[in-house]
Amino acid sequence: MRPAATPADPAAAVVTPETSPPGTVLPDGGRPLRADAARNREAVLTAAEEEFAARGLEASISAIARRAGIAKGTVFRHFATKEDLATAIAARHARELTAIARRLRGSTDPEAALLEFLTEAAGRLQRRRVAVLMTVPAPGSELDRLQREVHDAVVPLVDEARAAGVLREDVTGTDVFLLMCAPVHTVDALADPPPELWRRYVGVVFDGLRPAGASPLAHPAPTWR
Amino acid sequence: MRPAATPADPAAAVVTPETSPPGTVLPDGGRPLRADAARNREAVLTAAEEEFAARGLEASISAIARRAGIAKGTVFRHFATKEDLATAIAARHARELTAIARRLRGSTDPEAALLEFLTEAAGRLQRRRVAVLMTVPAPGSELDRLQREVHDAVVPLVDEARAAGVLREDVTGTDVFLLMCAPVHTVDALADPPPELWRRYVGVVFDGLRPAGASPLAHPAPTWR
DNA sequence: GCACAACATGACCGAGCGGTCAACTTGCTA
DNA sequence: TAGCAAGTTGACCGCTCGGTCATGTTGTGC
Repeated sequence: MRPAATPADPAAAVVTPETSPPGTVLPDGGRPLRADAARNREAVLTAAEEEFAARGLEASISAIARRAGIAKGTVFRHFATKEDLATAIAARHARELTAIARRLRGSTDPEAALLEFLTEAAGRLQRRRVAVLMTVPAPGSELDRLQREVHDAVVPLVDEARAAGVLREDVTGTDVFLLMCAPVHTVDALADPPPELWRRYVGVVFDGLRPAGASPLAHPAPTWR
Repeated sequence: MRPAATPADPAAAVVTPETSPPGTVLPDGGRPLRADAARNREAVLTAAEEEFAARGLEASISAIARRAGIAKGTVFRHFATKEDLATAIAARHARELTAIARRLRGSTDPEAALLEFLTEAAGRLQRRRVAVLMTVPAPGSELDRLQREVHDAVVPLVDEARAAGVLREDVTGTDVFLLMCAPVHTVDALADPPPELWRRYVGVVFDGLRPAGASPLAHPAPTWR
């Protein structure tokens, strides 16, 4: 029989993260990974990102393993379930968006800042096609928390733009958060879209958020979760 | 052995459509269906629409059959493959959109007409969640033709609105066709969206299409297929 | 350089899928 | 109302999937 604490279940391992050297890969607060394991873990994440991008959530673990050049079992050693793997990728994406939003906060040009955020978000979404992975997560889950983090980082950006008079009065941070993915989805209906076409629809959506020519909206703003 | 011409392969059946009484169900130009078969066919379509709406393209034929109250084999009698079934539903949707666009053409109020089209399209999309089924079809396929039909019906609507000065100069029919689904996708990121929230984003997108406050778009307009 | 925990491997499992078909039932026509 | 083509059925097939695990391999601390 195997030891009770398998690495795929990090919660079961007793860990002292402070003792590990800085810069070491610590998967979710676990002990540092062995060198080969760290390499493989990264290979799985990269392969999965590509495979999910190409085939959506139906991408198979076998195909991901093949692309990463390792055996299927190894994938499951690092990510207990397929869902865990998808979550890890979506989480990485969410963390990036949060960082971008926080960096742009307090800009002297709130209009440019908001536009840059929308552009960065759509661009990443386009490149990684991670949209499918951003579906509504289980309440209280890690991804749920990370999505809220993105949302909460967007709100001040929107507030600043509105205060500066470059954004319509009736639009909220939640609106912008939701509209973030629209330009990429828009392009998806095309068989072979020009790789930068999404920028066009970022423009259209952004113009729809401007005060000039804004007509009253038919429905009150939603609240986040 | 079975007779060579199975109903699931209508092309193999010799047919004289003119001889059948009007109003009879004629699946793709075949002979009229028996009463029970016509009932079942409709039940399959309804069940599939609901099941695809709930679970997307991964909805299983078994589940659809169960929901329709018939055996799995019967589903395959009416639709040779799962893809055929999905196509039939998407085709129904496309035909409706084409009809709406054609009806609204030549309106005395092109602005209201365009808004009504966008609202109708988004509303249907929201109710039937048929968006997943509208993915890029095989070139030359029936669905490809029907999508082009919708597209071509939208173009004059957009041209009229532009000519009336209620639409920005740099927006094309293809743009509007692509943006049609955006409001529904926008709402999808919410766990439990208010059922009419999509109307809010129809408003935002439509305002983005107005001439007032329009800024130059970053990318040239796409062409359709 | 040894010893052992950590890690990698791939054959294997049960479940569920899309799709088939021989046997049975039923609506329609003459 | 008899006869039969049209329609229905559900057991069955081959296949792929996510996930497991006994066995073999390897990086690492001493």
